[in-house]
Amino acid sequence: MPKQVDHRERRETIARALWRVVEQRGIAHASVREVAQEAGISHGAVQHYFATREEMLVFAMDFASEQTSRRVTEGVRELGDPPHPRDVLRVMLAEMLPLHPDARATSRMSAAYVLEALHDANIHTRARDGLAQGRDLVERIVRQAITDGHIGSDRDPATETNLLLALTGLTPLIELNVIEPHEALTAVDQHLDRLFTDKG
Amino acid sequence: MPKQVDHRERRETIARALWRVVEQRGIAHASVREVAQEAGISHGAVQHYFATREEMLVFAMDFASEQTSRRVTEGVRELGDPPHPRDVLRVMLAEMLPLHPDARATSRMSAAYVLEALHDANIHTRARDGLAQGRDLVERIVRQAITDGHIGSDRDPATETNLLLALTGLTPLIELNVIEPHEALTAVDQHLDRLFTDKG
DNA sequence: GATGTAATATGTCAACTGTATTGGAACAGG
DNA sequence: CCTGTTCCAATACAGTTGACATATTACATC
Repeated sequence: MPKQVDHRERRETIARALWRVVEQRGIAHASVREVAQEAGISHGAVQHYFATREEMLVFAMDFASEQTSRRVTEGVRELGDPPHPRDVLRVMLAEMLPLHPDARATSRMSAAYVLEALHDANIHTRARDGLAQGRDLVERIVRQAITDGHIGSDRDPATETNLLLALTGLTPLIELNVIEPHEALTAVDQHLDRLFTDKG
Repeated sequence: MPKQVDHRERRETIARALWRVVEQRGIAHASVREVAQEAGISHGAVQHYFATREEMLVFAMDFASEQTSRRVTEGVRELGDPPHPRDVLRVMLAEMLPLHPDARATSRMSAAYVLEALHDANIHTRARDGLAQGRDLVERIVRQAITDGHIGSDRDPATETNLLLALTGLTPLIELNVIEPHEALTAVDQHLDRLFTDKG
Protein backbone atom coordinates (compact mmCIF):
# COMPACT_ATOMS: atom_id res chain seq x y z
CA MET A 1 0.00 0.00 0.00
CA PRO A 2 1.33 3.41 -0.94
CA LYS A 3 0.87 6.68 0.87
CA GLN A 4 -2.47 6.62 2.55
CA VAL A 5 -4.64 9.62 3.29
CA ASP A 6 -7.94 9.82 5.18
CA HIS A 7 -10.19 10.21 2.19
CA ARG A 8 -13.21 11.27 4.19
CA GLU A 9 -11.27 13.94 6.06
CA ARG A 10 -9.75 15.31 2.86
CA ARG A 11 -13.18 15.55 1.31
CA GLU A 12 -14.50 17.36 4.35
CA THR A 13 -11.62 19.83 4.20
CA ILE A 14 -12.47 20.54 0.59
CA ALA A 15 -16.16 20.79 1.46
CA ARG A 16 -15.42 23.40 4.14
CA ALA A 17 -13.37 25.37 1.64
CA LEU A 18 -16.39 25.17 -0.67
CA TRP A 19 -18.59 26.50 2.11
CA ARG A 20 -16.31 29.49 2.56
CA VAL A 21 -16.35 30.26 -1.15
CA VAL A 22 -20.14 29.95 -1.26
CA GLU A 23 -20.50 32.13 1.82
CA GLN A 24 -18.14 34.83 0.65
CA ARG A 25 -18.49 34.82 -3.12
CA GLY A 26 -21.64 32.84 -3.92
CA ILE A 27 -22.16 29.42 -5.41
CA ALA A 28 -21.50 30.82 -8.87
CA HIS A 29 -17.84 31.18 -7.88
CA ALA A 30 -17.65 27.67 -6.47
CA SER A 31 -15.58 26.36 -9.34
CA VAL A 32 -13.17 23.48 -8.97
CA ARG A 33 -10.25 25.86 -9.32
CA GLU A 34 -11.46 28.43 -6.81
CA VAL A 35 -12.38 25.82 -4.22
CA ALA A 36 -8.94 24.28 -4.68
CA GLN A 37 -7.28 27.65 -4.16
CA GLU A 38 -9.38 28.28 -1.06
CA ALA A 39 -8.37 24.86 0.26
CA GLY A 40 -4.74 25.59 -0.60
CA ILE A 41 -4.33 22.70 -3.00
CA SER A 42 -4.17 22.26 -6.75
CA HIS A 43 -7.34 21.71 -8.68
CA GLY A 44 -5.90 18.40 -9.77
CA ALA A 45 -5.99 17.32 -6.14
CA VAL A 46 -9.64 18.25 -5.90
CA GLN A 47 -10.29 16.12 -8.93
CA HIS A 48 -8.57 13.27 -7.22
CA TYR A 49 -11.20 13.35 -4.46
CA PHE A 50 -14.19 14.35 -6.54
CA ALA A 51 -14.55 13.02 -10.05
CA THR A 52 -16.84 15.85 -11.05
CA ARG A 53 -17.84 19.25 -9.79
CA GLU A 54 -21.37 18.03 -9.12
CA GLU A 55 -20.07 15.23 -6.93
CA MET A 56 -18.17 17.86 -4.95
CA LEU A 57 -21.26 20.03 -4.57
CA VAL A 58 -23.48 17.15 -3.52
CA PHE A 59 -20.96 16.02 -0.92
CA ALA A 60 -20.58 19.54 0.47
CA MET A 61 -24.32 19.93 0.73
CA ASP A 62 -24.88 16.56 2.36
CA PHE A 63 -22.02 17.36 4.70
CA ALA A 64 -23.73 20.62 5.64
CA SER A 65 -26.89 18.72 6.53
CA GLU A 66 -24.91 16.27 8.62
CA GLN A 67 -23.17 19.04 10.49
CA THR A 68 -26.46 20.74 11.25
CA SER A 69 -27.83 17.46 12.60
CA ARG A 70 -24.72 17.07 14.68
CA ARG A 71 -25.07 20.53 16.20
CA VAL A 72 -28.71 19.81 17.01
CA THR A 73 -27.80 16.51 18.64
CA GLU A 74 -25.15 18.20 20.75
CA GLY A 75 -27.52 20.98 21.71
CA VAL A 76 -30.18 18.51 22.75
CA ARG A 77 -27.70 16.56 24.86
CA GLU A 78 -27.15 19.65 26.99
CA LEU A 79 -30.84 19.69 27.85
CA GLY A 80 -32.45 17.84 30.73
CA ASP A 81 -33.29 14.16 30.48
CA PRO A 82 -35.82 13.68 29.16
CA PRO A 83 -35.63 17.00 27.34
CA HIS A 84 -38.79 19.05 27.05
CA PRO A 85 -40.04 18.93 23.44
CA ARG A 86 -40.30 22.72 23.45
CA ASP A 87 -36.57 22.99 24.11
CA VAL A 88 -35.76 20.37 21.51
CA LEU A 89 -37.66 22.28 18.86
CA ARG A 90 -36.01 25.50 19.97
CA VAL A 91 -32.57 23.98 19.53
CA MET A 92 -33.48 22.65 16.09
CA LEU A 93 -34.76 26.01 14.89
CA ALA A 94 -31.87 27.92 16.43
CA GLU A 95 -29.43 25.72 14.54
CA MET A 96 -31.31 26.00 11.25
CA LEU A 97 -31.35 29.80 11.41
CA PRO A 98 -28.15 31.73 10.56
CA LEU A 99 -27.55 32.87 14.13
CA HIS A 100 -23.88 31.94 14.43
CA PRO A 101 -21.04 31.35 11.95
CA ASP A 102 -21.38 27.58 11.57
CA ALA A 103 -25.14 27.79 11.24
CA ARG A 104 -24.81 30.60 8.73
CA ALA A 105 -22.44 28.60 6.56
CA THR A 106 -24.69 25.56 6.47
CA SER A 107 -27.78 27.72 6.08
CA ARG A 108 -26.36 29.32 2.97
CA MET A 109 -25.39 25.95 1.57
CA SER A 110 -28.93 24.74 2.17
CA ALA A 111 -30.37 27.75 0.40
CA ALA A 112 -28.12 27.12 -2.58
CA TYR A 113 -29.06 23.43 -2.41
CA VAL A 114 -32.78 24.18 -2.65
CA LEU A 115 -32.25 26.59 -5.52
CA GLU A 116 -30.22 24.01 -7.40
CA ALA A 117 -32.85 21.36 -6.68
CA LEU A 118 -35.47 23.33 -8.60
CA HIS A 119 -33.87 22.46 -11.94
CA ASP A 120 -31.80 19.39 -11.25
CA ALA A 121 -33.71 16.14 -10.85
CA ASN A 122 -30.89 14.39 -9.00
CA ILE A 123 -30.45 17.15 -6.43
CA HIS A 124 -34.21 17.58 -6.20
CA THR A 125 -34.60 14.02 -4.98
CA ARG A 126 -31.80 14.39 -2.46
CA ALA A 127 -33.02 17.73 -1.12
CA ARG A 128 -36.61 16.53 -0.99
CA ASP A 129 -35.71 13.38 0.90
CA GLY A 130 -33.60 15.30 3.38
CA LEU A 131 -36.28 17.90 4.01
CA ALA A 132 -39.05 15.31 4.24
CA GLN A 133 -36.97 13.35 6.73
CA GLY A 134 -36.48 16.43 8.87
CA ARG A 135 -40.17 17.19 8.64
CA ASP A 136 -41.05 13.68 9.78
CA LEU A 137 -38.79 14.08 12.78
CA VAL A 138 -40.49 17.33 13.78
CA GLU A 139 -43.92 15.84 13.28
CA ARG A 140 -43.05 12.89 15.50
CA ILE A 141 -41.95 15.28 18.23
CA VAL A 142 -45.19 17.25 17.86
CA ARG A 143 -47.35 14.12 18.00
CA GLN A 144 -45.53 12.84 21.05
CA ALA A 145 -45.91 16.23 22.74
CA ILE A 146 -49.65 16.10 22.09
CA THR A 147 -49.81 12.59 23.53
CA ASP A 148 -47.87 13.76 26.58
CA GLY A 149 -50.17 16.73 27.06
CA HIS A 150 -47.57 19.40 26.28
CA ILE A 151 -49.53 20.53 23.26
CA GLY A 152 -53.30 20.87 23.13
CA SER A 153 -55.07 17.88 21.55
CA ASP A 154 -57.06 20.30 19.38
CA ARG A 155 -53.93 21.07 17.38
CA ASP A 156 -53.40 19.40 14.01
CA PRO A 157 -49.93 17.79 14.06
CA ALA A 158 -49.29 18.19 10.33
CA THR A 159 -50.22 21.86 10.24
CA GLU A 160 -48.26 22.64 13.40
CA THR A 161 -45.24 20.89 11.92
CA ASN A 162 -45.48 22.98 8.77
CA LEU A 163 -45.76 26.16 10.82
CA LEU A 164 -42.70 25.22 12.83
CA LEU A 165 -40.62 24.61 9.73
CA ALA A 166 -41.94 27.83 8.24
CA LEU A 167 -40.03 29.68 10.95
CA THR A 168 -36.91 29.15 8.85
CA GLY A 169 -38.49 31.87 6.74
CA LEU A 170 -36.92 34.29 9.20
CA THR A 171 -33.61 33.57 7.47
CA PRO A 172 -33.83 36.26 4.77
CA LEU A 173 -34.85 38.82 7.39
CA ILE A 174 -31.76 37.98 9.42
CA GLU A 175 -29.35 37.69 6.52
CA LEU A 176 -30.39 41.02 5.03
CA ASN A 177 -30.18 42.75 8.41
CA VAL A 178 -33.84 43.62 8.42
CA ILE A 179 -34.20 42.17 11.91
CA GLU A 180 -31.67 41.39 14.62
CA PRO A 181 -30.91 37.81 15.65
CA HIS A 182 -32.55 38.36 19.04
CA GLU A 183 -35.75 39.46 17.31
CA ALA A 184 -35.76 36.20 15.38
CA LEU A 185 -35.35 34.24 18.59
CA THR A 186 -38.12 36.28 20.19
CA ALA A 187 -40.42 35.31 17.32
CA VAL A 188 -39.45 31.65 17.64
CA ASP A 189 -40.04 31.69 21.38
CA GLN A 190 -43.35 33.46 20.96
CA HIS A 191 -44.50 30.82 18.52
CA LEU A 192 -43.37 27.99 20.77
CA ASP A 193 -45.01 29.60 23.80
CA ARG A 194 -48.32 29.62 21.98
CA LEU A 195 -47.88 26.06 20.75
CA PHE A 196 -47.15 24.52 24.14
CA THR A 197 -49.72 24.57 26.89
CA ASP A 198 -47.14 24.15 29.65
CA LYS A 199 -44.32 26.62 30.10
CA GLY A 200 -41.81 24.22 31.64
CA MET B 1 -36.41 59.94 -35.60
CA PRO B 2 -35.64 56.36 -36.60
CA LYS B 3 -37.52 53.27 -35.58
CA GLN B 4 -38.85 53.81 -32.09
CA VAL B 5 -39.47 51.03 -29.59
CA ASP B 6 -40.98 51.13 -26.12
CA HIS B 7 -37.79 50.67 -24.16
CA ARG B 8 -39.52 49.78 -20.94
CA GLU B 9 -41.66 47.16 -22.63
CA ARG B 10 -38.65 45.63 -24.36
CA ARG B 11 -36.80 45.42 -21.08
CA GLU B 12 -39.77 43.73 -19.47
CA THR B 13 -39.94 41.21 -22.31
CA ILE B 14 -36.28 40.40 -21.75
CA ALA B 15 -36.85 40.25 -18.00
CA ARG B 16 -39.64 37.71 -18.46
CA ALA B 17 -37.39 35.62 -20.67
CA LEU B 18 -34.83 35.80 -17.90
CA TRP B 19 -37.44 34.58 -15.43
CA ARG B 20 -38.17 31.58 -17.61
CA VAL B 21 -34.49 30.72 -17.87
CA VAL B 22 -34.04 31.07 -14.11
CA GLU B 23 -37.14 28.99 -13.45
CA GLN B 24 -36.25 26.22 -15.86
CA ARG B 25 -32.46 26.11 -15.82
CA GLY B 26 -31.36 28.16 -12.80
CA ILE B 27 -29.72 31.52 -12.45
CA ALA B 28 -26.37 30.04 -13.40
CA HIS B 29 -27.70 29.64 -16.94
CA ALA B 30 -29.02 33.17 -17.08
CA SER B 31 -26.29 34.38 -19.41
CA VAL B 32 -26.79 37.22 -21.85
CA ARG B 33 -26.78 34.78 -24.73
CA GLU B 34 -29.22 32.29 -23.26
CA VAL B 35 -31.66 34.98 -22.17
CA ALA B 36 -31.45 36.43 -25.67
CA GLN B 37 -32.22 33.05 -27.18
CA GLU B 38 -35.13 32.55 -24.81
CA ALA B 39 -36.43 35.99 -25.78
CA GLY B 40 -35.94 35.16 -29.45
CA ILE B 41 -33.48 37.96 -30.14
CA SER B 42 -29.74 38.29 -30.63
CA HIS B 43 -27.47 38.78 -27.67
CA GLY B 44 -26.47 42.11 -29.18
CA ALA B 45 -30.06 43.27 -28.85
CA VAL B 46 -30.04 42.42 -25.17
CA GLN B 47 -26.90 44.47 -24.74
CA HIS B 48 -28.63 47.33 -26.46
CA TYR B 49 -31.17 47.42 -23.62
CA PHE B 50 -28.87 46.40 -20.78
CA ALA B 51 -25.28 47.61 -20.75
CA THR B 52 -24.18 44.76 -18.52
CA ARG B 53 -25.45 41.43 -17.35
CA GLU B 54 -25.73 42.72 -13.81
CA GLU B 55 -27.96 45.57 -14.95
CA MET B 56 -30.19 43.00 -16.61
CA LEU B 57 -30.37 40.89 -13.46
CA VAL B 58 -31.14 43.84 -11.22
CA PHE B 59 -33.91 45.00 -13.52
CA ALA B 60 -35.43 41.53 -13.72
CA MET B 61 -35.36 41.22 -9.96
CA ASP B 62 -36.88 44.64 -9.33
CA PHE B 63 -39.48 43.86 -11.96
CA ALA B 64 -40.35 40.66 -10.13
CA SER B 65 -40.94 42.63 -6.94
CA GLU B 66 -43.12 45.11 -8.81
CA GLN B 67 -45.20 42.36 -10.34
CA THR B 68 -45.73 40.74 -6.97
CA SER B 69 -46.89 44.08 -5.56
CA ARG B 70 -49.20 44.49 -8.51
CA ARG B 71 -50.76 41.08 -8.01
CA VAL B 72 -51.30 41.86 -4.34
CA THR B 73 -52.91 45.20 -5.17
CA GLU B 74 -55.26 43.52 -7.65
CA GLY B 75 -56.10 40.80 -5.17
CA VAL B 76 -56.87 43.33 -2.47
CA ARG B 77 -59.10 45.31 -4.83
CA GLU B 78 -61.34 42.28 -5.17
CA LEU B 79 -61.91 42.30 -1.43
CA GLY B 80 -64.65 44.25 0.36
CA ASP B 81 -64.24 47.93 1.10
CA PRO B 82 -62.71 48.45 3.51
CA PRO B 83 -60.99 45.06 3.25
CA HIS B 84 -60.49 43.07 6.42
CA PRO B 85 -56.79 43.12 7.38
CA ARG B 86 -56.89 39.34 7.73
CA ASP B 87 -57.85 39.01 4.07
CA VAL B 88 -55.23 41.55 3.02
CA LEU B 89 -52.50 39.60 4.76
CA ARG B 90 -53.81 36.38 3.27
CA VAL B 91 -53.59 37.83 -0.24
CA MET B 92 -50.06 39.08 0.39
CA LEU B 93 -48.85 35.73 1.65
CA ALA B 94 -50.65 33.80 -1.07
CA GLU B 95 -48.90 35.90 -3.70
CA MET B 96 -45.50 35.57 -2.06
CA LEU B 97 -45.72 31.79 -1.93
CA PRO B 98 -45.17 29.77 -5.13
CA LEU B 99 -48.80 28.71 -5.43
CA HIS B 100 -49.39 29.58 -9.08
CA PRO B 101 -47.11 30.04 -12.13
CA ASP B 102 -46.61 33.81 -11.88
CA ALA B 103 -46.00 33.67 -8.16
CA ARG B 104 -43.61 30.79 -8.62
CA ALA B 105 -41.57 32.68 -11.18
CA THR B 106 -41.24 35.77 -9.00
CA SER B 107 -40.65 33.65 -5.91
CA ARG B 108 -37.72 31.95 -7.54
CA MET B 109 -36.31 35.27 -8.69
CA SER B 110 -36.62 36.56 -5.12
CA ALA B 111 -34.79 33.56 -3.78
CA ALA B 112 -32.00 34.08 -6.27
CA TYR B 113 -32.02 37.78 -5.38
CA VAL B 114 -31.48 37.10 -1.69
CA LEU B 115 -28.72 34.62 -2.41
CA GLU B 116 -26.95 37.12 -4.63
CA ALA B 117 -27.39 39.84 -2.01
CA LEU B 118 -25.31 37.88 0.48
CA HIS B 119 -22.11 38.62 -1.41
CA ASP B 120 -22.90 41.69 -3.48
CA ALA B 121 -23.08 44.98 -1.60
CA ASN B 122 -25.09 46.71 -4.29
CA ILE B 123 -27.74 44.00 -4.48
CA HIS B 124 -27.69 43.65 -0.71
CA THR B 125 -28.81 47.25 -0.30
CA ARG B 126 -31.55 46.87 -2.89
CA ALA B 127 -32.87 43.59 -1.49
CA ARG B 128 -32.69 44.87 2.06
CA ASP B 129 -34.58 48.05 1.24
CA GLY B 130 -37.26 46.14 -0.64
CA LEU B 131 -37.73 43.61 2.13
CA ALA B 132 -37.69 46.27 4.86
CA GLN B 133 -40.30 48.24 2.93
CA GLY B 134 -42.53 45.19 2.68
CA ARG B 135 -42.02 44.52 6.36
CA ASP B 136 -43.03 48.07 7.24
CA LEU B 137 -46.20 47.68 5.23
CA VAL B 138 -47.12 44.49 7.06
CA GLU B 139 -46.33 46.05 10.42
CA ARG B 140 -48.56 49.03 9.67
CA ILE B 141 -51.40 46.66 8.82
CA VAL B 142 -50.83 44.76 12.06
CA ARG B 143 -50.73 47.94 14.15
CA GLN B 144 -53.90 49.27 12.55
CA ALA B 145 -55.62 45.92 13.13
CA ILE B 146 -54.70 46.12 16.81
CA THR B 147 -56.05 49.67 16.98
CA ASP B 148 -59.24 48.52 15.30
CA GLY B 149 -59.61 45.62 17.69
CA HIS B 150 -59.10 42.87 15.11
CA ILE B 151 -55.96 41.70 16.86
CA GLY B 152 -55.55 41.46 20.61
CA SER B 153 -53.79 44.43 22.19
CA ASP B 154 -51.54 42.00 24.08
CA ARG B 155 -49.78 41.12 20.81
CA ASP B 156 -46.43 42.71 20.01
CA PRO B 157 -46.69 44.24 16.52
CA ALA B 158 -43.04 43.74 15.58
CA THR B 159 -42.94 40.09 16.61
CA GLU B 160 -46.27 39.34 14.92
CA THR B 161 -44.98 40.99 11.74
CA ASN B 162 -41.87 38.85 11.80
CA LEU B 163 -43.96 35.71 12.31
CA LEU B 164 -46.19 36.63 9.38
CA LEU B 165 -43.22 37.13 7.06
CA ALA B 166 -41.71 33.91 8.35
CA LEU B 167 -44.59 32.08 6.68
CA THR B 168 -42.72 32.49 3.39
CA GLY B 169 -40.55 29.76 4.88
CA LEU B 170 -43.18 27.36 3.56
CA THR B 171 -41.71 27.97 0.10
CA PRO B 172 -39.05 25.22 0.17
CA LEU B 173 -41.63 22.74 1.44
CA ILE B 174 -43.88 23.56 -1.49
CA GLU B 175 -41.17 23.74 -4.13
CA LEU B 176 -39.68 20.40 -3.13
CA ASN B 177 -43.10 18.74 -3.06
CA VAL B 178 -42.85 17.94 0.62
CA ILE B 179 -46.27 19.48 1.21
CA GLU B 180 -49.15 20.27 -1.13
CA PRO B 181 -50.14 23.87 -1.87
CA HIS B 182 -53.41 23.42 0.02
CA GLU B 183 -51.48 22.36 3.11
CA ALA B 184 -49.48 25.57 2.91
CA LEU B 185 -52.67 27.59 2.70
CA THR B 186 -54.09 25.65 5.63
CA ALA B 187 -51.05 26.59 7.68
CA VAL B 188 -51.36 30.26 6.65
CA ASP B 189 -55.05 30.32 7.52
CA GLN B 190 -54.41 28.60 10.82
CA HIS B 191 -51.83 31.22 11.74
CA LEU B 192 -54.11 34.08 10.70
CA ASP B 193 -57.03 32.57 12.61
CA ARG B 194 -54.98 32.58 15.77
CA LEU B 195 -53.71 36.09 15.16
CA PHE B 196 -57.09 37.70 14.65
CA THR B 197 -59.66 37.77 17.40
CA ASP B 198 -62.60 38.21 15.04
CA LYS B 199 -63.34 35.73 12.28
CA GLY B 200 -65.02 38.16 9.85
C1' DG C 1 -34.88 59.72 -51.86
C1' DA C 2 -31.13 61.19 -49.02
C1' DT C 3 -29.71 61.16 -44.29
C1' DG C 4 -29.09 60.20 -39.64
C1' DT C 5 -30.13 57.54 -35.84
C1' DA C 6 -32.24 53.76 -33.33
C1' DA C 7 -32.60 48.77 -33.44
C1' DT C 8 -30.61 44.61 -34.19
C1' DA C 9 -27.27 41.13 -35.89
C1' DT C 10 -22.77 39.33 -36.15
C1' DG C 11 -17.95 38.88 -35.01
C1' DT C 12 -13.99 39.05 -31.96
C1' DC C 13 -11.41 38.54 -27.83
C1' DA C 14 -9.57 37.39 -23.37
C1' DA C 15 -10.91 35.04 -19.37
C1' DC C 16 -12.71 31.24 -17.24
C1' DT C 17 -14.95 26.81 -17.01
C1' DG C 18 -15.06 21.35 -16.30
C1' DT C 19 -12.77 17.51 -17.59
C1' DA C 20 -9.02 14.54 -19.48
C1' DT C 21 -4.37 13.36 -19.65
C1' DT C 22 0.21 12.96 -18.48
C1' DG C 23 4.09 12.64 -15.50
C1' DG C 24 6.17 12.05 -11.41
C1' DA C 25 6.74 11.97 -6.27
C1' DA C 26 5.83 9.40 -2.07
C1' DC C 27 5.53 5.15 -0.03
C1' DA C 28 4.18 0.18 1.26
C1' DG C 29 4.91 -4.67 0.24
C1' DG C 30 7.61 -8.12 -2.41
C1' DC D 1 16.06 -2.68 -4.94
C1' DC D 2 11.75 -3.29 -7.46
C1' DT D 3 7.02 -2.80 -8.27
C1' DG D 4 2.50 -1.19 -7.84
C1' DT D 5 -0.55 2.06 -6.09
C1' DT D 6 -1.89 6.46 -4.22
C1' DC D 7 -1.46 11.23 -4.29
C1' DC D 8 -1.15 15.35 -6.67
C1' DA D 9 0.77 18.88 -9.81
C1' DA D 10 0.87 20.62 -14.54
C1' DT D 11 -0.96 21.09 -18.79
C1' DA D 12 -4.07 20.62 -22.65
C1' DC D 13 -8.48 21.16 -24.65
C1' DA D 14 -13.01 22.28 -26.05
C1' DG D 15 -16.71 25.02 -24.71
C1' DT D 16 -18.96 29.15 -22.69
C1' DT D 17 -18.89 33.50 -20.87
C1' DG D 18 -19.23 38.95 -20.73
C1' DA D 19 -17.72 42.84 -22.94
C1' DC D 20 -16.82 45.23 -26.85
C1' DA D 21 -16.50 46.46 -31.73
C1' DT D 22 -18.41 46.34 -36.13
C1' DA D 23 -21.94 45.69 -39.63
C1' DT D 24 -26.53 45.69 -41.20
C1' DT D 25 -31.32 46.94 -41.20
C1' DA D 26 -35.42 49.84 -40.47
C1' DC D 27 -37.56 54.03 -40.44
C1' DA D 28 -38.82 59.09 -39.35
C1' DT D 29 -37.58 63.49 -40.86
C1' DC D 30 -36.15 66.63 -44.19
